Amino acid sequence: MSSSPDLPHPERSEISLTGVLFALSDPERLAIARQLVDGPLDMAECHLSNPNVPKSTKSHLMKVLRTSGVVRNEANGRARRLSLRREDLDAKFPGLLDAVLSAET
Amino acid sequence: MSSSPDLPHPERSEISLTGVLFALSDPERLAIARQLVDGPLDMAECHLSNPNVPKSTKSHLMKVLRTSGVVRNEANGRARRLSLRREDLDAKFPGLLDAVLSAET
DNA sequence: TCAATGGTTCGAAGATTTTCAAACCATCGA
DNA sequence: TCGATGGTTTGAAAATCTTCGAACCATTGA
Repeated sequence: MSSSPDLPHPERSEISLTGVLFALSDPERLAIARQLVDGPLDMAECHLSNPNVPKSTKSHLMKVLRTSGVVRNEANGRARRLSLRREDLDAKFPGLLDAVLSAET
Repeated sequence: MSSSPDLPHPERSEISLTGVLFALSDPERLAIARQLVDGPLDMAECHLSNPNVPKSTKSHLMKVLRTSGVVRNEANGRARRLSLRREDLDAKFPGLLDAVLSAET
């Protein structure tokens, strides 16, 4: 049965604008968020620009995205399914996610 | 004549998305940006939530906003005129500024 | 049942940010 | 010309973030 640890996620009401902006202000984290626009991905399918970074670092990047409310991280077998919290973010900060993710870097 | 030191500003082409997001990811800096939506303000008219912070700290907050390209800081007599770089930001990152500044905190 | 897989967590070291006092600088008014 | 005003810069200390190895944990396949 399931599952790997259930990680804490902020409620929608707990998501702060500055927290979201901070999470997305790192190029690597922004790139991760962008990989999720077309739907959820298992963590292993989420690639960093530097493929050599250790898994603990990658996990930490995910933690910042999760605890800020940008990404949901759910157990999926022994993998982790990552998804953008688009509904929550669109509801709280209309237009923000679209603007950030569609902006040219 | 003029004027107080001419501070460096990034060209529009040098403004990075992550830099802008970072600058706005601090509550105090975000609050400053929001005070500029209705037009330029002299620095003395820009109030921090904590009115006791020393001027050097305030100056540093302004520097982060300036060097990231969010705000323009021009000499104005012995004051400093602050303005949002709305044209540049709207051109580079359509919808971003509106989304950030109109979001509820 | 055991080993490999795909992750998280912990702790420490390093890097970056933040904060502040002090020194400095140019402008304005008297 | 001089003092007050409105700011910037510098340097150092404190706080926060990032990175990474090591230990850990649950799931899957053999």
